[in-house]
Amino acid sequence: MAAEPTYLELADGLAASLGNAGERVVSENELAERHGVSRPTARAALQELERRFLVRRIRGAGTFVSRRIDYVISHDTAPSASATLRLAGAEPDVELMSARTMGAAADVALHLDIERATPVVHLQRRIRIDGIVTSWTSAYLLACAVPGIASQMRCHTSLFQVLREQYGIESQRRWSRASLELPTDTVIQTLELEGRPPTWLVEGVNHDRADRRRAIEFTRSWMRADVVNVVFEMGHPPEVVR
Amino acid sequence: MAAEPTYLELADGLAASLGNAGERVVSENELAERHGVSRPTARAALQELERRFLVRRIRGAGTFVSRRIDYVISHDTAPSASATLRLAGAEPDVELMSARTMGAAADVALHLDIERATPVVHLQRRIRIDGIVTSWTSAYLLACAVPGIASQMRCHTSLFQVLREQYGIESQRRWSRASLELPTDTVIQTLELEGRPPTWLVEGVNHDRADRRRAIEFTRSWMRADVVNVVFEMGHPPEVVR
DNA sequence: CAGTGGTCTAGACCACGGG
DNA sequence: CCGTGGTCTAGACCACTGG
Repeated sequence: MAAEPTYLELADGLAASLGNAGERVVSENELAERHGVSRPTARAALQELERRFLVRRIRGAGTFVSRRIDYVISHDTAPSASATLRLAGAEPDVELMSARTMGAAADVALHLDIERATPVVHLQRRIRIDGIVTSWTSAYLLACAVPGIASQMRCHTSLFQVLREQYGIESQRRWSRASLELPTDTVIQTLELEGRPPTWLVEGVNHDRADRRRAIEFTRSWMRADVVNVVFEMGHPPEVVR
Repeated sequence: MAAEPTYLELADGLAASLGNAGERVVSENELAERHGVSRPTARAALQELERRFLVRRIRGAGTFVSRRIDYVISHDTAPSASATLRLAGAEPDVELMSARTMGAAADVALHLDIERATPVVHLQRRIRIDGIVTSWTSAYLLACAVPGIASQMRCHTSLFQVLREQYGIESQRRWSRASLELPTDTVIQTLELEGRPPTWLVEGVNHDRADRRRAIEFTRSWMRADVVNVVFEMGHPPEVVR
């Protein structure tokens, strides 16, 4: 016999009977009572489900089925966070945190292949999904290529769309990198994280489809791993069966 | 005041004073005694470090500082697990689990762009790092391109190397995909996982550099997220400062 | 064998959310 | 206000590792 621990038995049982996203899951007390175990054991089962990204727990409210969103990064998908999230069926809520022009720092200059201190526009945005802060993005754009973009961003949400419609720039991925990292204190504050859970770090450089030699934009995003599953795809996928 | 929970204070304190990989960390009892807290609280602190992939805990032995290996997937890195791991400073220990010829199933046929039931060689391998089963890979190779490879693999460890040295095939990534998924029961058994922790799923199709039209190999790997950090890179990285 | 981490109990108080 | 999950205590037994 496997003789699995009680809390894992409970977790597996619950996992198999989870409802649709957003639905409520039994409380710790109810689970404990129903199965004749102590509250810590029932609690361990629910925490196990949270570690598996299957539920979200909110103090004072309860435990709820969560949906984890596939955030697909590939050559074929547009370099637009809101579009990528919408593609996965989510309703992203974009908040512009700051927009200002500054001289490029060393890392930004390196990625954009420009001299240090070249003017760049720094946009900071946060995206909420179902009220949860899901991503925090710093975008650095070549200032000379996007004059007045700061004011544009104040009345639009999608940077990708503004670039296309206001500046005629068809943004396209030149380079991109994703990994699961330990968040810094700033990230923890901005994403309103508890503890210090491994978090996606996604960086990328984009250029205009019409002028591939010049990099236009460098972005650095942190994304909650419990809300989003980053799926990274490289090269051309096999033909899907039709 | 932040009024952080005791166990997080303890975790942060320990995290800041961790030694080199492999070194021992204080035991639960010692931590509890030293800080005048209960064992469950001390335990929670150590478990928090485990969730951050900073330590590994072994029943009966203790808690040890772990190093997490960057597994870099990019166009520039060779499609070889052992080479990728060695590049990161690890010493992979490859075990050939099975090698047999079979007819291609639907998914394999799709990825290799061949008819179903076309003969393919199925290689199953496991890689251990520091004694821990880190990855489990199923590789499907076009049988006609690699005659007798099963016996070759019994005396060599690197498939990439065998393809190059025995068959003159310079394996190169055509398509690749990585994400963090919930492991199936089979994966849990094979990787000797406890619980059902999110695990890397990496799939890829490779071809010969000399004949890019024909796919040679389809691989599907599961890798422990606590041992390996998959870093996925697409396109050409910016020039490194020299 | 002693010490480790893994599991479990039966309580307690708290901060928070919603009715 | 009550119920929720978050934290914490003080015990207990077990399986396992190592000397």
